[in-house]
Amino acid sequence: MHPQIVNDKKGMKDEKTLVIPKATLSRLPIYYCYLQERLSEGQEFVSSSTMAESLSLNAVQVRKDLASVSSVPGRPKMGFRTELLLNDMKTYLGYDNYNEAVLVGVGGLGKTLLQYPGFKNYGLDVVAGFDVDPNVVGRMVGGKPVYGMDKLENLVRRLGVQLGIITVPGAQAQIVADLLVSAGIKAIWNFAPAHIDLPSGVIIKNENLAASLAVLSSRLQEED
Amino acid sequence: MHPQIVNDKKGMKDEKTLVIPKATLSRLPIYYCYLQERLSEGQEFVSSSTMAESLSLNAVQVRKDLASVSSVPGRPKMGFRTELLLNDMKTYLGYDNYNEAVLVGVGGLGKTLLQYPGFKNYGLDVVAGFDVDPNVVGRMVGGKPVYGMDKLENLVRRLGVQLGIITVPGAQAQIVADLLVSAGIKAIWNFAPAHIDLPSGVIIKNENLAASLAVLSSRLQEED
DNA sequence: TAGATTGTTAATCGATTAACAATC
DNA sequence: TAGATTGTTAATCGATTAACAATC
Repeated sequence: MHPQIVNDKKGMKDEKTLVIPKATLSRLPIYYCYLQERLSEGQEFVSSSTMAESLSLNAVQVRKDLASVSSVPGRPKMGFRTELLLNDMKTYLGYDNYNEAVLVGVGGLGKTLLQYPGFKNYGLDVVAGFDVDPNVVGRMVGGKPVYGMDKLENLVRRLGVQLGIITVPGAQAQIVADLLVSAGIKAIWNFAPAHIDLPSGVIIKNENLAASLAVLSSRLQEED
Repeated sequence: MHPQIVNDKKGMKDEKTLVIPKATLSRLPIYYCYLQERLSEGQEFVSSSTMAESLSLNAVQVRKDLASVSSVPGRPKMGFRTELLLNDMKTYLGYDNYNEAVLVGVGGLGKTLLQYPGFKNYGLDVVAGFDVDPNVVGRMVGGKPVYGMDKLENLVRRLGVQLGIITVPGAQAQIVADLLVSAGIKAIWNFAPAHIDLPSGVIIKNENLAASLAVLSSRLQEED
């Protein structure tokens, strides 16, 4: 056995893109939003310390987060160029290359998400909704067409859509997920209150209001 | 200085309630949902191992989580009594003592949340909505009255409502939060894409779709 | 009894925070 | 230069996972 040449510098790069911790990644949108506001106020530079202060975050945490995404080091005494930083974040957040998605379940929440104009700022383009209810099938919601379930496989495959959003009742979530996967979907954003089993290779992100609420109300009880 | 009598057993109790890790707490609703299904199928006992398997979770993690909420230890070879476990979780999740809430911002998402019937299963009772739009003020949404903002302070104070749900555009979030706090709200569930500054003592939970999406789509990019 | 399942103790991992040296 | 702000290294903390003994 040859001694292997090991490449284990920390923050190790994989070609070009260094790996960003999940926790950092989930804070980036918060920074992004903050920076946009500063930019629109005409602030050319932003320091990690004032940003931490305004967002009620730990200063070291913010500095580390910024260091891991910024292509240009921050300047002592100045901070970071607002615009440049925004651009760097855009890349890591994937806000510049569009992801197409389909949404299944055009009920209350589904309708809201279809109508939500903000997704395009996040690089997400929901191209169509699907449902079984004849009252919504064939209509437009938020400018997006709503089709019957029979159209799903074909459309997803033809457009090569990668992301599926599930907003159906819990009982139907698994069936819908299977359908999406067999149509070639690579990732699922699940708003249904149900566990979904998926073949390895398909990514899932569960959105769980009940869980958030649980943490919140438990903290509320502790106060007494 | 006297040597102090130290009470630092792990999982240390604070009177009666042992402290449950946040991570555990956020998984409880998932277990709860799973257990409800098992109970409705008539399964008297549930083992942590089969549960872990079905939910694609680590078995030790589930065992630990259950151990920290169950009032009765699980029986080797049998598992836990489904019904008993559900009851124990109910307590920790606060699903049995109702929390009243008001919701501010009866737009798309606000309407959806007002109409959502599931909250009552989570011990949450949204008693009213508030908005500035004369088209919704005075109407009922999901069986809940919608009032103008001028009614907010009085109603919150009179009913002693503890929780405020914010579903207004980002730009108004801080103003609304201040209003809620000055009316006596103790906790805020924020769906607006904005950072909110609060006096210490008031709890906040930010619901951040953009953050979830960021994590998801970054994992999706990695695949290539 | 043997085996499944439990609870617990120890090892690992990732994220946060503290301390500090570098620099514009 | 002095001071604010940076980046980095080390310490701490919490959560996950692995190993194992206890028990129905």
